[in-house]
Amino acid sequence: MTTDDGISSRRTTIYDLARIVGTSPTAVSSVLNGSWKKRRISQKLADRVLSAAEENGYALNIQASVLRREKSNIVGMIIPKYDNRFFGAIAERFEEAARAEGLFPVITCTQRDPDLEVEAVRGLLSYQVDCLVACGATNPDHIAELCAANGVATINLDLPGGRAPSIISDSYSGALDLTNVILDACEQELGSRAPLIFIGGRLDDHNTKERRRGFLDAHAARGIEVPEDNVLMPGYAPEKARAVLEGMPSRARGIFVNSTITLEGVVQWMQSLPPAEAAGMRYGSFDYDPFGALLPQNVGMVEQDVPSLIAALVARMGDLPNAPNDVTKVPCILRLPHIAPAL
Amino acid sequence: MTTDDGISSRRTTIYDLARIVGTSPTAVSSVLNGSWKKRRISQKLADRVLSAAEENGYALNIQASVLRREKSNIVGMIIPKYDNRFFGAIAERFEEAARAEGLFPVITCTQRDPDLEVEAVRGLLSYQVDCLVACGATNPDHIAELCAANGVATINLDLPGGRAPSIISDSYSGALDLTNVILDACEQELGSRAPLIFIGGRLDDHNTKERRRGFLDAHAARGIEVPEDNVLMPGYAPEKARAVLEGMPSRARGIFVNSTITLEGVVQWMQSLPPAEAAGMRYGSFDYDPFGALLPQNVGMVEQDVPSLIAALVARMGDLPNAPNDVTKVPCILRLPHIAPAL
DNA sequence: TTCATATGCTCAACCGATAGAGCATAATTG
DNA sequence: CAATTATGCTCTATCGGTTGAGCATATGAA
Repeated sequence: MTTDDGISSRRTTIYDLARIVGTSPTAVSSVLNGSWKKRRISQKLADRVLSAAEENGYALNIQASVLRREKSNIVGMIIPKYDNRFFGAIAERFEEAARAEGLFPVITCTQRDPDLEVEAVRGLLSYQVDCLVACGATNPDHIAELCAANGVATINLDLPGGRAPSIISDSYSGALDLTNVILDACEQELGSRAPLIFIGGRLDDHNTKERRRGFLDAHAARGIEVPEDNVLMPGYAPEKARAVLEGMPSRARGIFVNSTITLEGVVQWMQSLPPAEAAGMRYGSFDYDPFGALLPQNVGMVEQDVPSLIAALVARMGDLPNAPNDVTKVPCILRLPHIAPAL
Repeated sequence: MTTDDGISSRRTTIYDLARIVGTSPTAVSSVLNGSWKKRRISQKLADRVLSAAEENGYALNIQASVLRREKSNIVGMIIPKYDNRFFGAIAERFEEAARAEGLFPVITCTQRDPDLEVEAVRGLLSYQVDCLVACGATNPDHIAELCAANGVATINLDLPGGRAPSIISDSYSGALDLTNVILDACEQELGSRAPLIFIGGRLDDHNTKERRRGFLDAHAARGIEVPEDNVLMPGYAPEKARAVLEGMPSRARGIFVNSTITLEGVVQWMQSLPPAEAAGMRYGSFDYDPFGALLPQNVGMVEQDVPSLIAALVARMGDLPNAPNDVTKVPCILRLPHIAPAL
């Protein structure tokens, strides 16, 4: 089927193969999709069909196949960004897990833009996805409604919603642990029992809320009072974090950073300080980054357990669409520096 | 069309809308896909169809649409990993650019596994992609052949191939610049004119080859001879880099790191050294990472210009399938530390 | 008034794969 | 040897949207 220029005039179909082998399109189809034993096709014919398919570079037309079938075996995911380790890992593991289940994953990145999110969901719905995963969505419930209107079940990942099952990290416990690590470091290495700074995120964001709660509770357990303006939530952007830190009366010794994105701003700010002052500071951050972990004042990072999150997700996809709209919390992993920072 | 449980019994089709509005499926279809003016449908009918579609939460069935049309408007991309800044940015920008062109992007991650690559390509071919982008593929020519057999044009990104147009970074010039930056830093800050260490990658990899060439030429231009065992290419993995550095007679002052993945191992190794020794070293790396850039001994990073790469890619997609199989080289951006490292 | 053109819409075929029903022929059973 | 069952395959309708052809009716020109 290949012309001189290397581009075939037309894609090979089951009708082509049927003509080549001398059989019916039905037989070809059933051989290629594996239902041939059930349809009592002989081994001999199956072999001939398979080798013809091989020789002619046959590739299934998913559109036609899905159109006819009731299930598409396509699972969709929307994800805010690809540009940090957490979401990158989520995307990779999700694809891997979906393929292992015999499903086709289709992931779309939405740039945290609510309009793009809706557009992306519509796009995925047109693909007849069997199920849609809303990862870190700004408005999971709206997405769940959109999907429900089209008979598609959804699962929320990373950020919870009320209209679909949710799989999220246990931000509260992770934040509690991280806060304790930073407080310990400040006390032991710097001799300071001052309350920490919390920086990054937005209060309308569930994860930020939970991490703030863990942050405050860890202080409370030690009887350390946290002044209200120690909690800074100017969003996640590095520049915002840097700006807000620069405008602060510099009394911080320890900092709880709410994301690796924010951490970029924090570290930029620290590097702009006199070295001696920077050396007298410690921080930890929620979300792990291998280079972030190696920066001098870092005393710990909380890594979200992506393999477990995806495992929980896949388990849940099994009992859709009748799964309850509950929230599954997956514990985080506290990553401490292997090597004492050389300051 | 929605039942009590929030899951509609059946998705709304153009036939449903036609019945509701009291017109033909053809009219509905043409209104919804924008061809209604050409088909002389009245504004009045168009309005009625559109509001019925809105009310009933109609979503196009792409499978049916693509099946009938000649072009799918779907563009596929395979990409090795999502877990570093470069590929993350490629994926994000590609999606953005494709959408801006009215195309639907589908990206699949192949884990640098040649078998997975082929499987992924087959998967994308079944989606009837109009065009496939092979990003960082282990065997671009095999992929191009697979696609050609199905009448699908391909473009190589990041790594070149001979059977399709290629868009790649100018690794040679980038490496030349980076080597000069590191050599300058070693001379000015450490007073050393010793040849640098090159670490990471594989010699069968085009980019590694080019970067090594730039590395050697920069030395040659200064009359510095590079001993053969200064060039270490144990792959990209951090552990491998660390292992090979640990086994080295410690005479390195300056290091050229071939990727941010490798850089992780280099930095781990440096942190395991006595602080004084580590302080006497400098390195630069190919590929940019915001945290990597902030590490103390870093003197520069070469960032691949992702927006330009994607712009070149999109331009090329326009003249497929008749584009020549040439190689477009996009200059890299040299990123120097803003702030002098405080050592 | 008559022919030509424009307007507004519908019909039927089709894209490729699939599932149910059906139909020969061969093998087995009583 | 007739009746039953198994084997191996084909026919046809179908999924939902798109496209070229076609067919009324309305409008304008001669």
